[in-house]
Amino acid sequence: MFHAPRGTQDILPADRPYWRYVTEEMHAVAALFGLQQIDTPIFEEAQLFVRGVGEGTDIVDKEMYTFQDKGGAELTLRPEFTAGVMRAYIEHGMHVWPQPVKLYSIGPIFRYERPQAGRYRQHHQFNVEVLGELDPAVDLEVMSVAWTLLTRLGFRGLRFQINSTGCPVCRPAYRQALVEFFAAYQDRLNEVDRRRLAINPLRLLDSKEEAAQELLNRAPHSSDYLCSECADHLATLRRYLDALAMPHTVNFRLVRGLDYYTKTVFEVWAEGIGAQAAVCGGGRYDKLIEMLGGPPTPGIGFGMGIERVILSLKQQGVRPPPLPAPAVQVSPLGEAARIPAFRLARTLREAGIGVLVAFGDRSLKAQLKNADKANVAYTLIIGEQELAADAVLARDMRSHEQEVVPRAGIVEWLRRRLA
RNA sequence: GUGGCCAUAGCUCAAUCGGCAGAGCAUCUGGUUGUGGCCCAGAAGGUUGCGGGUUCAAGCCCCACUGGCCACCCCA
Repeated sequence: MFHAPRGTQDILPADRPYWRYVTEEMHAVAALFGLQQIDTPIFEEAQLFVRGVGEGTDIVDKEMYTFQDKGGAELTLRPEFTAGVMRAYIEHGMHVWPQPVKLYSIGPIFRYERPQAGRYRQHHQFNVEVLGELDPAVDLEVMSVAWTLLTRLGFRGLRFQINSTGCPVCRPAYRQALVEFFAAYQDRLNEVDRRRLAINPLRLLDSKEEAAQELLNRAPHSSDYLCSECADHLATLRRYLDALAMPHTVNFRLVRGLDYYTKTVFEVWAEGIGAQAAVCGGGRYDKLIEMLGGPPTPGIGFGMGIERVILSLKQQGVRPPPLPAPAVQVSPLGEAARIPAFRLARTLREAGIGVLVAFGDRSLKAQLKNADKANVAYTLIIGEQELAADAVLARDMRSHEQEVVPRAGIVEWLRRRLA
């Protein structure tokens, strides 16, 4: 038996109402903020991600689906949206568009990871990027997109975790301070944390190791090392967030695994969906476009995990609106009634009325059973009597009332009743 | 990549000490002419995830693989 590859899943019809609900809200909220939709390819040159996301990050070093195509090109299934969107910004000269350029995407992301609840090898994200403006008001605006969306979806008790990772001017000093602080306590760190210290000291802040916790409480705070520009940026953003009553916690241990972040980073956590609680995460990346060969252009964005959003909605008991379904079934009795029934179905559909056709030579009883399960409002029965009278027998499935309706008048008859 | 738990019908789960693989739901059919939901009856549905091993005998014990869940790592 074949099965879906590890870490992938089929999104079955039963789950579709959630997906439709969530993605429609995403489009609606994007429209409220003037975000324009962009779709970039699902695969890109491997080097785009190596340079964009950063060599040394787990994503690039261990998690990319990279392959060679028949022409020998090294391609990678996108492990995130940002690099591809930046590539498109540069390639299409979006720096001549009115700035900032505000873009969003919805689509699949691929990372070779060990699957668990809320974490998949193929997952989907709602991604927002705003390019070409470094006003902290843009940070506020981008966070507001996430805020508005999650609120509309039914999330309660929302709170942002925010931090500033500094910039190329101030980050080295903080990094150095961390290294110096922990160097004195090497013996109290376990192997994983010691490796972090050597490779990416900032990641130590994220450690969940028992032994590291006490040290972390005394470790230098990033806030003490920010340059005045970064400190001002954070302070201004916080003032804006406060003014708009968007609860946030400055979490100096919030560090993110992608190298390109500068200044603002933020996440939104959801409760009750296990350890993979970050439902939304992003930040500012003011050097990225330049790094990828474009003009110096600041940017900020976030990704929101659709699977995690849906997990959380389910956990909160939020019910999505049902998907539209046919309100009418046409049930022919006997061979002679079939073609008239097919014609009737076409006529109704041309009039915009959804129709199920009963197949096979099932008994009327079985057909009504199916109609009942499909939850249609009316079953239109065509048998010998109806054929002779050029009519249909319209059964109201709820009231059990039946009425012989001339076939010529059935569209109007249904329209009145289904309105 | 590391560790723990797990895998029986489409789904949720039983199966005593290792001794003939079962139930509920779902599906299909029937309960007398062309009438649904409730009820009743019946049918179909399984190489017990896959491959080995131990044993007279394996769903059950052992090994490996695959997959799921949970926690790391990392991230959305």
